[in-house]
Amino acid sequence: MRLERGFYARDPRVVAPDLLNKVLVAGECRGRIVEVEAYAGADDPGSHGFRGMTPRTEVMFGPPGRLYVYFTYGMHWCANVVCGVEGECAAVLLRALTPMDGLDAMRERRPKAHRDRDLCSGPAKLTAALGIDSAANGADLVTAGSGIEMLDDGTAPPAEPGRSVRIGLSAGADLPWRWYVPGCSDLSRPG
DNA sequence: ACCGGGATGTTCT
DNA sequence: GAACATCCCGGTG
Repeated sequence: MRLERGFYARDPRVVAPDLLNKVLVAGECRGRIVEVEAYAGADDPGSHGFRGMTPRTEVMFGPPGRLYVYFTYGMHWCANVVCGVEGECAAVLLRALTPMDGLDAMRERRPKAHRDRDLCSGPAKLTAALGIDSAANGADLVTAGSGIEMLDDGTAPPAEPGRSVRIGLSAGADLPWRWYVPGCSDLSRPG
């Protein structure tokens, strides 16, 4: 079943581990979430919203359950799920998926991925594989009008998720706000 | 396996 | 003008 608004309306550091093993759907493609990071606005120098709202980060401050998609390094898109309550800046970055359905479409969009485990094993890889870009910024996962949604297929999050510092940051690099499915072979780096 | 560098352009100082 | 929540390729061991 599709996740409801209330699922997202919590602290991103609570939502993040709870998102592990949920299913992201975008069009014909599906993937199981195996790696995430939390970004908590005012408390978090690593967050895009740390210095207040800008045109880019407006969606992060809005209602929970929407997608915040941003462009980085001149060529990549990354997707977050907005959390907390409206007016707060909080989100969870989706960092890796295990491909489930639509693998042919993913392989077409990621011709450089040699193995299926490389299709979605990174934040910009998974957006490319699923065809997520600026058109999906602000998409509501709860009403799913854009064709993007989040499902609970009955698979519980890991009882003891792996945890580490976040990847690729300079500010806020010491905060242990990355969670992953231990032992999973589809992570952005070995757990 | 590990490491170094290039691609590419938006955002904010 | 610098930084950037990245990825890929080619070098070396």
